[in-house]
Amino acid sequence: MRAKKTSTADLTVLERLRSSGLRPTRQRLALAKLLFSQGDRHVTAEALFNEAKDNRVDVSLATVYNALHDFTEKDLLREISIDSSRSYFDTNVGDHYHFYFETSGRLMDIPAERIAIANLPEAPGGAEVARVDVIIRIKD
Amino acid sequence: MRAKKTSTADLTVLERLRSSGLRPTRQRLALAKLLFSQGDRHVTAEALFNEAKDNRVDVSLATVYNALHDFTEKDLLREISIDSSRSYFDTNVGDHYHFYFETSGRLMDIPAERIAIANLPEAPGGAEVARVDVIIRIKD
DNA sequence: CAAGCAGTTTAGAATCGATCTAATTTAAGA
DNA sequence: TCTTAAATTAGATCGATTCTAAACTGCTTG
Repeated sequence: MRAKKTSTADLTVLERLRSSGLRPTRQRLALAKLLFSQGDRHVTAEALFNEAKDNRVDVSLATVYNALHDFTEKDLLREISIDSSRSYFDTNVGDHYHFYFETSGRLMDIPAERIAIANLPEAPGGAEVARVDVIIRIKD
Repeated sequence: MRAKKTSTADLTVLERLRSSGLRPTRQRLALAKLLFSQGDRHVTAEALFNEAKDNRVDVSLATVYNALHDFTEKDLLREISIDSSRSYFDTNVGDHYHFYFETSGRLMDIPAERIAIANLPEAPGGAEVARVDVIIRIKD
């Protein structure tokens, strides 16, 4: 294979992987680049797999699942479950909520500041809150 | 088969089905009775199927799925998606939210009054809000 | 109250997203 | 360069759900 110059975008992504303790393999680098070089995104595993194919990134479906889970574990992604057959990975890992458009299946971020949640009951038994998910489902 | 007296509970359930426009078949009546005669419940299809078996209610798994979906469509149940492999049906169809206990997989209702959601942003394009789901995930 | 029929149930096959397996390849340190 | 643990892969498998097409049953009508 021909050597390829490392671009700036590659570097950023490479640093992100390294500082998360993930070995920057060819596949992870390529997938991370697709995920993190176009602003906030919501992708399914299947969609990312197809996007990779379209971009001549040769990865197996298993690797896409592995990478998505590895990234999620390292807080590079956040997983959003919409229904039993639809799971998205969100590149925005900050505090925020979602609109879900039922007919198009599209997801849209709602900044945390736009929703005020008050009186949040304490977890029974004083257990720790892992996360608060808010999904506003839109009939469209 | 021996004729059986129709109990009060059966009657209530029968009325519920009828007024929803669902034909009160033997299977639907039995499942509805299991679902609606013991307070608020959160069940999976599989769990209800097993519960039916334990109670000598002879129904197929397909029928359990059909009934759960029919009931959900008629607003007798509400479906809660926890993750891609876990979906619950909630007999409480009023306005409320949920605690989800990650290790036990248990779901607990939070009355709507216990959470104040302010500044709820309007749906883009003025579309109608179908529902607001709030799931507080507990690390336990 | 018999007949007809649309709606319902059923077993088992099929589907679908996701995960696993075991063999192969690769990144990275010695 | 060598070694090794980590990562990738194709394809098998899994588990939840849906589908299929045949049998059955509540309900209305004649």
